[in-house]
Amino acid sequence: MSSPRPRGTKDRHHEILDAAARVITERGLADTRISDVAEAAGVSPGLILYYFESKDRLLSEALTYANDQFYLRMSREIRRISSAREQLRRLVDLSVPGYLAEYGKLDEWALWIEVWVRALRDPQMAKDRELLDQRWRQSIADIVRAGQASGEFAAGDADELALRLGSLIDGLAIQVAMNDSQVTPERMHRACMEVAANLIGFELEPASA
Amino acid sequence: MSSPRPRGTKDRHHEILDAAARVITERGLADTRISDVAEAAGVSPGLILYYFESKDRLLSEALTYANDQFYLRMSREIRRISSAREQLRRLVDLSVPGYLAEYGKLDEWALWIEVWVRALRDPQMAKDRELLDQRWRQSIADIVRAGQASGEFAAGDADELALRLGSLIDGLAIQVAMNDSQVTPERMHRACMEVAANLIGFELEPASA
DNA sequence: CGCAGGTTTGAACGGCGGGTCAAGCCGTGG
DNA sequence: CCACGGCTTGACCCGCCGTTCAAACCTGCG
Repeated sequence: MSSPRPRGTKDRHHEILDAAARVITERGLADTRISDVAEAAGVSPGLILYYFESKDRLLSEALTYANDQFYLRMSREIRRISSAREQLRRLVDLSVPGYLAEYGKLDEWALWIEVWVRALRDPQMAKDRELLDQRWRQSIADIVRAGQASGEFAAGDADELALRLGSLIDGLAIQVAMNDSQVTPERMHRACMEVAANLIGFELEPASA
Repeated sequence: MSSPRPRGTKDRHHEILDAAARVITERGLADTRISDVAEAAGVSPGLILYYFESKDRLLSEALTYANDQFYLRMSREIRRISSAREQLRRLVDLSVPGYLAEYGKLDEWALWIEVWVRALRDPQMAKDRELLDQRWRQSIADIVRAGQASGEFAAGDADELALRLGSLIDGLAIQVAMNDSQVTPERMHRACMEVAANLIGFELEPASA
């Protein structure tokens, strides 16, 4: 169709990044080979190196790309909920690995852990991770502020509350993602909501028993 | 001296595991080669494979070994403190990366993250991780129970409190270990202690202002 | 002394996989 | 219809470890 701009290029980038994210999720960063990504994307190995200057760069980009996608999806979902308490509940729903049947089990969190490992030594990844995390805390803080404005939540330092709640979610999610027999998705969900209600200052149930 | 038993063998095992843990901490699991470990241990590469059947086995053992060491050190330290509240404070001190100058910065937490990555795919490591984590939660729960018995803390489900507090520590520690500019060791420490006081039910300061 | 067994060495092997490249494959514009 | 240039292929090269192994090295004992 229209041709002046390099049409396929942008698509290829995304296709490859998507494929890479999928492969990393199921095989792990360490066991991901270029040929795996190529196969998953349905192209030849050589093409991968045509679009990305090195395997390292590809994997780094894929990691931040995938986390970005997740964030955007969550963001979109939450924005259409009006009650701050329900927004918070939905955020927790989406954060508990395997809590919602419609989403994959490991997926997001497995990638996060790979990001952490990499960020320990790769300065660029460290920077990206900090930004990603900041945005995640920010979106919690926004919910808190909205709730405080509407009177659903008690007053308090929204940023500090976001840090605490977000960290609790991180810590619990790790264990759930690892299939810890003591830490089930349900238990995690309950813990998050109760601590949130306690820290932020709201009632768990609107009015029902 | 005495000779019937294989004398040097046990030492060599530990020497190599120590060396491996050190190398993993500074280079990362992915970039750790057998020759690195050999060099760090002051022996030849061949000897490593004489004591461990494969690189994989060596690294797995090194990871759990190192975490074990950390746990034991902390355990010992805490046992000699009498007040439950002070025990808890000490536990938090030791858990905040870089909070105490005398201990290394990354060290423990960097290894934890490597454990997590591995546990996602290696069933044996998954099992070991669960045990390690259970023990960690247990030691928090023990402190809580002690405090409840002595009247320092309010009543409550010690195991559930331990899970929540432990997870919060995990989640915060990750960010501190990554040098997140927003999450300083001091901020993490404060957050842990305040949430602990709130959840568990005790006063932060004994009596002073 | 010299043998025996466990220990230690380091050179050599082999496979794996990232990266390169020369050659084909198109679609487009002349 | 041809020539150009971006896209795509897959075979190939090459360095890097994990692993193996034969030989050397101790140390204690007969």
